[in-house]
Amino acid sequence: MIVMEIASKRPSGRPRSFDRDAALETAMRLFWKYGYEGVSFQQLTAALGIGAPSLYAAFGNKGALYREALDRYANMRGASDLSFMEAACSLREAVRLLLEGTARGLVDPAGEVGCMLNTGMIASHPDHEDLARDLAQRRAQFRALLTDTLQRWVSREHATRLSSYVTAVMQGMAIQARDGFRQEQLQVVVDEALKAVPDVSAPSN
Amino acid sequence: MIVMEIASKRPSGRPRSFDRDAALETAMRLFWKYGYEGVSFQQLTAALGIGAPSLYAAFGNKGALYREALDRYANMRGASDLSFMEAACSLREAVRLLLEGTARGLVDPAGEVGCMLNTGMIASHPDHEDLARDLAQRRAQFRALLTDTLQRWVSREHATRLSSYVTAVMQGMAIQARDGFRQEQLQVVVDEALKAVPDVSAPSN
DNA sequence: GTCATTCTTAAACGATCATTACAGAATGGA
DNA sequence: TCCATTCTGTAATGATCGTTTAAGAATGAC
Repeated sequence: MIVMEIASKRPSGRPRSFDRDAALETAMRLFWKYGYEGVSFQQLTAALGIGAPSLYAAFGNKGALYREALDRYANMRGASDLSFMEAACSLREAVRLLLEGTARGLVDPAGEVGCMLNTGMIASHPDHEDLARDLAQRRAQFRALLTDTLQRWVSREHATRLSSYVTAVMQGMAIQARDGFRQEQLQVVVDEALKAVPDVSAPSN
Repeated sequence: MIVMEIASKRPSGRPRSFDRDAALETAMRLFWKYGYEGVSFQQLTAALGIGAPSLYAAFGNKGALYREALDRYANMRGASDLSFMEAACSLREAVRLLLEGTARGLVDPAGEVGCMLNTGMIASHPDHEDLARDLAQRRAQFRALLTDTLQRWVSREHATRLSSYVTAVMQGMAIQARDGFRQEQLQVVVDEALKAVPDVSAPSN
């Protein structure tokens, strides 16, 4: 019984010929680089070397594939885990960890330049309004998570103000990365931005 | 002779049936709201109530129309004139003028929400790479103008760092406006961001 | 009035969009 | 071995993309 659940039962049909996870990775990078409206389904199937029905069978449709690509991106970036910030000995150092990690990720040669979450679907066709709302919601969710995290150092009200500010800086850096900023230039932005963050120490607990 | 040049000679053919300037305004607002890839030529001609050949005759093609819309937008926003900042009695007040004006413009009900320049063509189809480069160049140009302006208060090096930072904040606010931030929430970002700007006074000249 | 010019409308262009029918191939279970 | 199931390749779907062709209508110049 237990073993069967782990094996997750092969459903007895022709096995798929491609690696679903690798396909999702490829799709993620294409959407990341060119945006949702900048990648066609034909480009995706061509890049993956498979037929359209195979991709539809595996992911549903273009929008669902994009959402899965977003999930994968957010997971890769650790967008829903800011626990690393708690290691910092002050508020400013915590924000520094966040912003410097952001700057590093935005130009990491292992991936595409920029941020799929922060600059995705800012202005798009009304037919894709649901996706645009999804993106906006994910950005709001990250901001809420940052607010919670910052409450280790400051009040809820102050944390709310700070998270709005810090996410704005992150989003601006994401655009600048797309505009060709190198990491040193992004680091300049980080250094200036940190001057606005009070250097309060962590509580003793 | 002088009068003739002012009258700019009607070229003796069937006069165009629509107001070119009003058409450009409409196109600007559509591109502003939905992005370049989010607006089709058919939507444009439908919104203007004219045929495709008329729009092509007046503007060339979709890309050229977008560029003219960009020019119009930049001109409306006063993107190439930061002389109003010189009225400020300190660096921080100058940046405050800029950022508060930005926040106001981003949610001005007289126009669409957000900023066509700061969030335009961040990730797009490779076929539109030339337009994307144009946008990136315009953003760089604005940053250079801001650098020049800030040199009234600080050194060239400091002004360069500050302009990178301030433009990042502006771009982040543009995204947040699209995400539904109201002006008070954008003002929070402005207030926090200004804490990073030293409050040096203007020189005596 | 005639002509050249420039716009108009209507219709079409080939290409590509996201998506799907359809028939065949590959699997597990009987 | 036969079947149900699930994926595959091929090819098509109708719609829409940006752009243009072609014929007619409205102007100024003569």
